Amino acid sequence: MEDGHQQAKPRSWKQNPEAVKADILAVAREEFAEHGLSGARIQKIVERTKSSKRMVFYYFGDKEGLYRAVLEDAYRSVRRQEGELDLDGLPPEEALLRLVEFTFDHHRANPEFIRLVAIENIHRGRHMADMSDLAELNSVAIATLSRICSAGIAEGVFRPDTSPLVLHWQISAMCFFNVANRHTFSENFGGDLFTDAAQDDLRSGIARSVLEGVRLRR
Amino acid sequence: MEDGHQQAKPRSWKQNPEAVKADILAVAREEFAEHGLSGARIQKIVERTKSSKRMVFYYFGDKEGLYRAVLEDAYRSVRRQEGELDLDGLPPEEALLRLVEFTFDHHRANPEFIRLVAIENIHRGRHMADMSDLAELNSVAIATLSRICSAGIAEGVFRPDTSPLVLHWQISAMCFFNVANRHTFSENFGGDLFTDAAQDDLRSGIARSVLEGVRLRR
DNA sequence: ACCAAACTGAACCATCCGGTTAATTACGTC
DNA sequence: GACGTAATTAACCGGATGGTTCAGTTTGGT
Repeated sequence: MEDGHQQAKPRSWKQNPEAVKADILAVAREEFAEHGLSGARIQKIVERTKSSKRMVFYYFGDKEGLYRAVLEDAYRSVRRQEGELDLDGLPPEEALLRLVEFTFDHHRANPEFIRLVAIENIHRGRHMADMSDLAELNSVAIATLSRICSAGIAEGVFRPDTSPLVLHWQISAMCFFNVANRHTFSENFGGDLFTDAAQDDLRSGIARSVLEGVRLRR
Repeated sequence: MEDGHQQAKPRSWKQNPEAVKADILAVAREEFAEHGLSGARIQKIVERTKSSKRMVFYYFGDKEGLYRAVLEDAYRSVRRQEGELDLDGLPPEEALLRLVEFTFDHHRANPEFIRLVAIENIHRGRHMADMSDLAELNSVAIATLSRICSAGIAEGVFRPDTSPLVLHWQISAMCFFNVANRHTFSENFGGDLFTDAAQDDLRSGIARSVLEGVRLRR
């Protein structure tokens, strides 16, 4: 016990900035999704990381920088998933049905992302201002719907004033609410709507409402 | 500068527990709605109050107690507003239309409440567990819709499997989303949908979708 | 061999925050 | 008007938190 000398801990490592950043980002995403911007603790994040607190500030500047990176990353990866959906060639009604089903399932499968978006809305979208390249990713979603609408209108099955943006809004609204508000809704009205069976019904219900809302009746 | 003696500051005041509580609650509601549970600062709340920090803990125990009181109070006052809507005697389709319009306008007019609910969902509804008497207030909302549904089904204008709870879910979803997610939605797709004119269209669109979703076609 | 960039680890700090202590004032009641 | 309790105030505290700095070591490319 005489030696205060710190032994030559090898502490060897590989240089891999991207992996370190990705590691931090992944853990931070969970923490922010769980506790929000102010509720998240940087300490808690680094504890679950192979990295250190020092590196967080080294790469992301400050807490908000990390949060912004998390948000941007989440948006990007989610939009990439969405982009993989291919509805071309389907009849418009069928395409719309599929889109609703996909969105519904997708949101259900990604509650973490939903929470991040909800949190960002609490912050009034303040941190999304400079995420420039999201615009193109978003336009893809609308473009798909635009094609569906045009086809539907041309075929005379959709109302001529059908708006892709409004359609997207309606679909998003219900699919988002289903995940984001399930807790208060359950607390208020019971959990009956959140069993697997009921969720299937809910999904068809959304599809029907959205579809019947734009259907042209002769 | 020789005297450390504190002069006899009169510091006179009136005893008025209810007013003090109400004062704190009102300010706290704004602060929590703005910054969330963890983001809210008790100090900031007290600064805008005629009261002191000590009183917050005196009356509400701790920060979470205050938050819970705020949430409960907000729910109660909002449900009271909703309860004033009277739709009895209207034909079912008309009643449903009115309910959608009312809910849409109501949510738009109460963004602070919407934010509180969104925040509580981030906390997974943890703080609503013991708000016992909300159940009855909620059941009122469903009861109204139940009557509308029964009438609609009886008259043969609604599908026989129409569920009041699902209807409420759909209406809530879109009206809630419209306020809660307007920031990220605007950031992603522009603010076109949030002008007064577009909001009117959106509102009719919701009404149409909801209505056509339950309408029985012969 | 050399150098910039990546990385480590621990100490440090100012600030802030929720919560508490202790004393003072108001007020109903007997 | 004395007394006890509830209401209210000012000052204070321990701990945690975001963020910084020091003092390096290791890696990998040239």
